[in-house]
Amino acid sequence: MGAPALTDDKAPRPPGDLGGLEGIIGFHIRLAHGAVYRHFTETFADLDLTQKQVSALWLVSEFPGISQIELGRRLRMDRATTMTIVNRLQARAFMRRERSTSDARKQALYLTDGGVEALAKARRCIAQHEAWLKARFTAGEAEKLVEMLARIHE
Amino acid sequence: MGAPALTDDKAPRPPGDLGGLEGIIGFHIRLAHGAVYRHFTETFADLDLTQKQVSALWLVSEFPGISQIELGRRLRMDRATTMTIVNRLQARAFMRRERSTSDARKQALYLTDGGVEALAKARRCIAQHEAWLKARFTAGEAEKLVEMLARIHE
DNA sequence: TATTGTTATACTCTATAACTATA
DNA sequence: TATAGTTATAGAGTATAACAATA
Repeated sequence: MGAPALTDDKAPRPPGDLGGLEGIIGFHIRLAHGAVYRHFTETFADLDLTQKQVSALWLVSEFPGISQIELGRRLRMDRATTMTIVNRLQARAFMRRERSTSDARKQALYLTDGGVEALAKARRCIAQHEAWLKARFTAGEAEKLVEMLARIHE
Repeated sequence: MGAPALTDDKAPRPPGDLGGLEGIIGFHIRLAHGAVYRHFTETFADLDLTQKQVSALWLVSEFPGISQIELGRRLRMDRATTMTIVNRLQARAFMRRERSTSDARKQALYLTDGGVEALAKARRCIAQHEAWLKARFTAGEAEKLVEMLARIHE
């Protein structure tokens, strides 16, 4: 009704306005994570693998015989959380557990042939997913971003 | 037994070695998100609020009468996801729904007095949490990080 | 005693699908 | 027809607690 400048008129705040929230680093990390999560899920829809599952496959491939506790340590996962990931991967016959010979408390994890195959396919999807992500940055920026993110989780 | 350089001897790969995974941007975003999530949870243990809940409180405070669909749009949430957040906040009497007068399909969201109080406390926790996060960066770095993360989720 | 794995349980976030009311 | 909200349902990640086996 009156002058458009009145506060009651709900001055047109743009769709991206977040009322101060946009100054919070943690907020941006969460939103960026969400965006990456969604694109990852789309890219891996056919393979039906999650980020965590792919990371676990990758690490067991790189460290054959790794224990659950060590896998969890490198991926920043709780023992119980690691269990659920490994359980799922084992149920799909991508991974198998063997009792460690050097320490009977530990499980030694290995990829099955199916797991090796799944990881090979996953690597191609990761390349695609990373290309989508990296398209926003110069090589120098990408490097700087990784380095700064590492400072947070290390 | 034999020479320590043999591959079978499991050459001592440092605890931080991730076998190539450390070159993937998406991987670092996920780990950084996890670290931030955990610190946030600790910081907000007394208040018993999650990141999403705080963001929702903040936005409803900044945009009184905002609709659920609009709240979800700004926080990149699905309609159903937004419902669960608002439900929880309403159950704790931090937020209330009113039917919009201009469009009866929409709910208008407002903070209750309790919600205003909770947000005030939350802001102090956020400051603490952000200080923990920002301690790793110079002012210029923090700015650059936010800008790069925004490129991902925008 | 400490560590590793296991099971049970619970909560949050996320999403899909189907339905209702309103535009 | 399209939009907004709602409900039901489900899967994934995260975590705590308690227990067994092993070191």
